[in-house]
Amino acid sequence: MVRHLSGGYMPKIVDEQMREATRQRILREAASEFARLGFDQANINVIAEQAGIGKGTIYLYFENKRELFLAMLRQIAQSQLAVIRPALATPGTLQERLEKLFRAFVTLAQTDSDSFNVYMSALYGVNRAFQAEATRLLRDYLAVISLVLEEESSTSALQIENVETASLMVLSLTESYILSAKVLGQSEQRLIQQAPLVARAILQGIGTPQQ
Amino acid sequence: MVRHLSGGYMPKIVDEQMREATRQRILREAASEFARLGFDQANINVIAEQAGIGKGTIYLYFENKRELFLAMLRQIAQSQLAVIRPALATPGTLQERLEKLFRAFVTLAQTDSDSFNVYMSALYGVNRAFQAEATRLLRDYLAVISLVLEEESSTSALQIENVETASLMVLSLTESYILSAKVLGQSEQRLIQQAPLVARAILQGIGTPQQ
Amino acid sequence: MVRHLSGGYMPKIVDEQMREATRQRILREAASEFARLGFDQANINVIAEQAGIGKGTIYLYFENKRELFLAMLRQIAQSQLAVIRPALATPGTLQERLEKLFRAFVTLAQTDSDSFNVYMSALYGVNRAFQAEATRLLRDYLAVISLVLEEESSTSALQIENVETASLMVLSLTESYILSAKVLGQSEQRLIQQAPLVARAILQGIGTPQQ
Amino acid sequence: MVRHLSGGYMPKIVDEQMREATRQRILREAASEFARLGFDQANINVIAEQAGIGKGTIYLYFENKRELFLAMLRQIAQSQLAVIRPALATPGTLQERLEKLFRAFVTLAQTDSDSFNVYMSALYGVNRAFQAEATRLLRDYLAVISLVLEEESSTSALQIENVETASLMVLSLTESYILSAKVLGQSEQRLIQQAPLVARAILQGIGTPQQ
DNA sequence: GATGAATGAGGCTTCATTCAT
DNA sequence: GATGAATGAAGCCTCATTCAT
Repeated sequence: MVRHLSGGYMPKIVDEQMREATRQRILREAASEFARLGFDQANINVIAEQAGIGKGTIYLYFENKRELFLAMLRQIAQSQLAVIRPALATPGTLQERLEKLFRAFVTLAQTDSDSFNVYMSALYGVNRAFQAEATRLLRDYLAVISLVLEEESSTSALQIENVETASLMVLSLTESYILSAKVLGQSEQRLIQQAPLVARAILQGIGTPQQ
Repeated sequence: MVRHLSGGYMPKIVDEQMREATRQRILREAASEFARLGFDQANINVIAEQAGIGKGTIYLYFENKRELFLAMLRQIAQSQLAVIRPALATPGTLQERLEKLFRAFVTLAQTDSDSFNVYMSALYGVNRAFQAEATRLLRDYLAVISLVLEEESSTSALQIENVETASLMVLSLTESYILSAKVLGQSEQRLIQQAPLVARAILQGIGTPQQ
Repeated sequence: MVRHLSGGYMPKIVDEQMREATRQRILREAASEFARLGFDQANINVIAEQAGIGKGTIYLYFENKRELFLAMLRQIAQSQLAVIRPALATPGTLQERLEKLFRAFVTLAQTDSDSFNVYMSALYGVNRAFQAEATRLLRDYLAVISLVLEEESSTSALQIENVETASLMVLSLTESYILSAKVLGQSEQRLIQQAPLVARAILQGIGTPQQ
Repeated sequence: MVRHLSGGYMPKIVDEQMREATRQRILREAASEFARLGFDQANINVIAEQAGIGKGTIYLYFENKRELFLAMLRQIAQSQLAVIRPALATPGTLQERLEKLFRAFVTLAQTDSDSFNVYMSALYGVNRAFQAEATRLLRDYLAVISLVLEEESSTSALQIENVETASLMVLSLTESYILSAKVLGQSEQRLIQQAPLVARAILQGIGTPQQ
């Protein structure tokens, strides 16, 4: 038996890394299952198997199925925001930034399709059990967009009457357009090409009436 | 199935009416339950009770829970289309018609909130078991809108590059805007007031760049 | 298909009888299982099987395992009281009546051994979840005995200082003596023979000190 | 197992003491948990925590939950006997000794309430898994009492027909009276006051009829 | 020896569905 | 046709036990 000089404390960091890795694996598989079947049909057992751990182990990482779902939801929001923020923070005209936002979402919907679906489902699905949390996350998204619009509104000629409403329009059109297109089976490539079109629609939509 | 027009047993027509009435009652209560709890959490037993019939009776009208859900979905689509079509068919400018469409959806979301929620959930929810059917219904909606846009495109000055894309934009912005507003707790009144704004956004978005 | 003249109401009585019979069968098998293994180790599944019904059927009769246990407990108390009351109501000296009480308990412990064990266990076991209910039942027993002692105390020469204490002594000695004897494997016959001895012990114990 | 009396590694005796101390700590906490929740609901993990050791460590001291329970039971019996023996060995009349026995049990039930409850539960509870061991312990108690009664029977005027029966009566009345009183919420003080009454009841009960 | 993360058997309960009446 | 009692598959979760460190 090997004894490390630093006693029982040394493996702490390794353990912590292991633990975090397992946690991430669970969250990833959970997203996959929840995206495939929805909260109720998703099977904890299957998630555990997919994650390569025992059934009971999940409960060492998450209190119960519901908490696992919420944790997954928060993580999705976090990682999506991590993509959205830089997209909007890019220098350039608002049109360009909205295009970039749109493309960022398209990419998210493509590369992390499970997450995208789960998030949309939590937000627009009927399972009220998660609507409170989903709404909270929605507000986070809106806050990021609002920030850009306010900045734009104060520095450029664009007049935005109601930033909150405008932000909601930006987000809802962007997301729902992508979602609908996905449902209809449109390719990512085609979606990307529509970025300028959609961005312009949004831009013109949120501005003050010209006449 | 043979129908004796002058059968001496019982007036078939009354039976048929009764049967249809019961079917409708089941569908209505199903929408209420499914909207409240989602497909999985909804309870067949409760639906039967609400509809004032026995638990087993539902199975005389629908093969199983899934088929009941799908039938309900189709009926919702049908009754929503019955509201959308006239809204779009109204004479007037496209802007006016889109405003009307938007208001029609707001009203639907308000007066038949259950149906609206269930439909949105089926469309954007993750339960892939119903996505095929939801997609089919989505195409029906788009077809109605496309018809108007094509007609407009040929008779007015408005140039629409891609009717399918434009239709999708019309529908997705309209619906998702309402849905997001609902999630954020905005009142119906406020939504109605935003009709011109949203309609203009859509209109400008789908048209060819003016300059 | 047979149609009864009195419509759907006729089978009511038969159904009610059937239902009650099933309920009793469940309670009997529950007593057997609970007596054999205790509340926690007892298996609802096994009880259902023993009762010749499906696993889920138990839940049509009892809300959950705990309620089944409590219902069983109450029924045991009821049927034990039905034996105890006449034993104590018998005319004769108090000594004779206490002997009869003792013999009645011996018989109960013999013929309905499961019930006797379960009741004792609920009363003296550590499972606090049922102690409140068990205590309530204990009070019922004591009330029956107290009645006799009070009557005796007023009509005979026997002076009983504290009826409640005396009743508790009557019950606890009777029951615990039988229980201990059972644990030690003594025969019913031998126990019955000890009736006069135990009765006398009780009688002399509860009377006022002679000197 | 070889013990090096002069081993240079570590003072074995200290180790042995540590080990025994830990064992005792586990047994004490086990009694607390088992008394609080019963065998099945008691949680090994909680016992370990309370004892200030790791979950797995318990298994270095006891083979499994069942063996831990039995070891605890034996220890309780041992320490109770250590109280009972001197109470009965006290010089004085049998009445006085029985009073002392009663008071000793009352004190046990008060100061070591957990142990008392667990022991009673094992004895009178339904979990047959432990009845064999509980019975063995019961016999130990009876042996101690029998010894006194036999001695008394041969040296004094008291005639005891059947020592075994009498012993059982002594023990069962003493214990069950206390237990019932506890269930009914009577105070320790009141119980102590009843010592002479109970002792006399026992004494008169086990002796041959005087007249 | 001590630890606690990991395991998976086991059990209560729900509820869609069946079917005798 | 209508009913609802009965069914049993299915799934979340707990917790005693193991074992690598």
